[in-house]
Amino acid sequence: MPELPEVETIARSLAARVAGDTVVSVWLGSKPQTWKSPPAEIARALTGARLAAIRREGKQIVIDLAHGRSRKIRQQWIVHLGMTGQLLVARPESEIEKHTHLIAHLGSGREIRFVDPRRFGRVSVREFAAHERHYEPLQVDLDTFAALFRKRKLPIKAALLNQKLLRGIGNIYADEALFRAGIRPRRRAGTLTRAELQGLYAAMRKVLKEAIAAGGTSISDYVDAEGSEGSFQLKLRVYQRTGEPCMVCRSPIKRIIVGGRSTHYCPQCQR
DNA sequence: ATACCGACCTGTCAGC
DNA sequence: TGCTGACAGGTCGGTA
Repeated sequence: MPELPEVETIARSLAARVAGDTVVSVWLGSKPQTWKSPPAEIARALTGARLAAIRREGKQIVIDLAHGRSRKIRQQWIVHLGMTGQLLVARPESEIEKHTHLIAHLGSGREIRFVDPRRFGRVSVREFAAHERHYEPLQVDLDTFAALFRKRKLPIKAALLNQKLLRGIGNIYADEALFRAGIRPRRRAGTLTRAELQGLYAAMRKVLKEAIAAGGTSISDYVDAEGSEGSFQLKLRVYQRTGEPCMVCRSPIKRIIVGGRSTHYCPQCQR
C-alpha cells in the first residue's frame, strides 16, 4: 500500500491527533513476524512513553519516545506498513478489526492501532538516531540524483524502487514519474541522458508533491490515521490503466513486468 | 558489487 | 456454489 505520499499523510494525521500524548499500556498480538525487535523490548519502550514527535522517513513512520522527567529522547518507535498496514487512531469502544497486531492505550483515552492483513509490515524500536543514511526524493539535489544511476545496468524503474538509492518511491509513483518524464521503464538506468535525468527528477518531485496534497492514493486498503481515504487515484495517468487510452495520445496503456513488479506505460509517449 | 527471483502473507476477483 | 489462478501500495535473502 503505502509509498512516500501515503506514509507522509499518515505521519501528519497521527501527529495532529496524538503528538504529546502518553502511552499508558500496550497490547501486542501473537504473530511473531510482525516484530523486528523483541516484543518485550517494544512493550518496555512504549509503556509510559510520551509521543514527542511523529514523522516519516522513507516509507516508515518514526515516533520519538520521551521517558521520565528529563524528557530526553532516547528511543524511537518505528513502523513500516508493508503492503496493507494501517496505523489508526481509534476510540476504545470501536470494534477491533481482524488482523489488529498492536494497540497502544493513550493517556487521552484514545488508542493507536496497527492493523495489517498481509503481515508484510514491521514494528520495532531503536536507539535514537538523528541521521539517516539514504536520500529522500524531495530533498536530494539534481546532481546527487543523477549520480545514483551512473553506470547502472538495471532498468530505471527497478532503480527507482531500490530503497538503498532513494527512500520512498514505490510501484505507483515509479510508473507515474516515468510516464510524466516520457521514459520507458526498461531503459537501463546508466543510459539516461542528462536531459532525461533532469526531466525525471522534476517529474518525480511534482508527482510526489501532488500526491501528498491529495492525501495519497487509495486503491483498496490505504487510509490515514483518521480512516480517511486519499484522492490521488483519480489523478493516475498510467498505473493500473492497462488497455485504457493514454491521456495524451490515446494509445492503449501497456502492462509488463519490470523488477518483478507490474509496470504500466504508454508505448507512444515513453521512449 | 550488481542484478534477478522466489518467498513471505491474506484477500479479492474473474473464469470455469 | 465452489474451486483455481492471478494479482495487490514491499522487502529480504539466496544465487549467479
